[in-house]
Amino acid sequence: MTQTSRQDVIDAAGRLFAKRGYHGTSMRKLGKELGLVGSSLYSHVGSKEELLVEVVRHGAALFEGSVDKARAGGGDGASQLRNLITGHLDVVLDNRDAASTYLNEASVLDADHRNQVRAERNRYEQAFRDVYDLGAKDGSLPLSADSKLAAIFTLSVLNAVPRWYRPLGPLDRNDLAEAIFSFVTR
Amino acid sequence: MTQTSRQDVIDAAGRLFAKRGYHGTSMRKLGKELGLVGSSLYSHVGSKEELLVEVVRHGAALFEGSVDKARAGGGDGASQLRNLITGHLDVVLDNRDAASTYLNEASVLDADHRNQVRAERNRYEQAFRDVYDLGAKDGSLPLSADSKLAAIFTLSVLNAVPRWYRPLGPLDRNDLAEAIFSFVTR
DNA sequence: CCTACCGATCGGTAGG
DNA sequence: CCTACCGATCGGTAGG
Repeated sequence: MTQTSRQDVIDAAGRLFAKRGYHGTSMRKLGKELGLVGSSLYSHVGSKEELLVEVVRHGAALFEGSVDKARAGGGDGASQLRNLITGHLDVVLDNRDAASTYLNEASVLDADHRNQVRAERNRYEQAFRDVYDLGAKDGSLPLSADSKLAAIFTLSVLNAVPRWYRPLGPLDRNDLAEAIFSFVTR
Repeated sequence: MTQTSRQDVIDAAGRLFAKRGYHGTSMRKLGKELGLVGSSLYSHVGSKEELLVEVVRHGAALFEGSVDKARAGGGDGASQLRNLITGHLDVVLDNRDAASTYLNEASVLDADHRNQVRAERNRYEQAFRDVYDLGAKDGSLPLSADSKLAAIFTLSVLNAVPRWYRPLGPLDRNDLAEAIFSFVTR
């Protein structure tokens, strides 16, 4: 790499925030990750906090894009749920750092950005809930006692994936999606 | 409180580690939480790291106690799974701070303690897996395609509970246990 | 349990 | 993008 871009800095920040946490990452360590001295980062970014905002924003956008695509695809409740699940797995496995930072480090943000994340998560959860309701109505999914709980439990399973799943090994991404789908609908 | 005990310090550390994370908690803030100056904590504890070790050890012991009790209770697979679930919820809801620190901050530990936690978690997961296998054999649970995945997914749901569940509100602890049991076995 | 302090490290700025 | 630096804060110690 000949030059370092603002995006390079944000990506590296995502890597370290995901691995060590926001408070466990210093600007000097982040600089070292890029072959720079810490203070050089301030020509690309105004503050450490701004980096967290950018990484979290990126994570949020990825999840939002995924849910929009899944809902736009149409189909019955079961197939939309399947799309939500595979879309979520794609986000979480192709963008592990931004996704993990979004999921784990948002609590460090100031109240304003934290509330934005909370709202975004609620919309995301609502999409799962809507799809469970749709599937119950159209008969493609078993009726669950409470679609809100079904949504929370499904997201609990999905969000934990980066904590244990490693793409090598016997279980590939499609197997995993299928296993989750059948676990949450069976 | 007239005097501060070592246990008081560990408890307060659990509270702050759970809320702000290990790296987000300074010894001075921890002192303030107890009405002390930061340096006074060193008459109760050798280092900040030692506090994390103690909190995590406590969390691990609680989960271990819970699983031992559930397995000792006997019964068929379904009833042992029910006991594992209610036991886990009891730990996580009655000891939120130690449980959350155990679940979220163990990555900060040195390699040795981190490996201990990993081993303990594997044993814990294995207990869930064994119970799923037992239930499949004795007919009390539907056979799942893969008991290891069933264990991971169930623990994903359980471990996420402190992130969203608030004991006030319409859903009490028994409702929650029942909802989770039926979600993971239905 | 506090005061007084240590060296190290933190986020960030000035100036080039 | 680096050097040189700022005040603040960090984990921790000595001594009482």
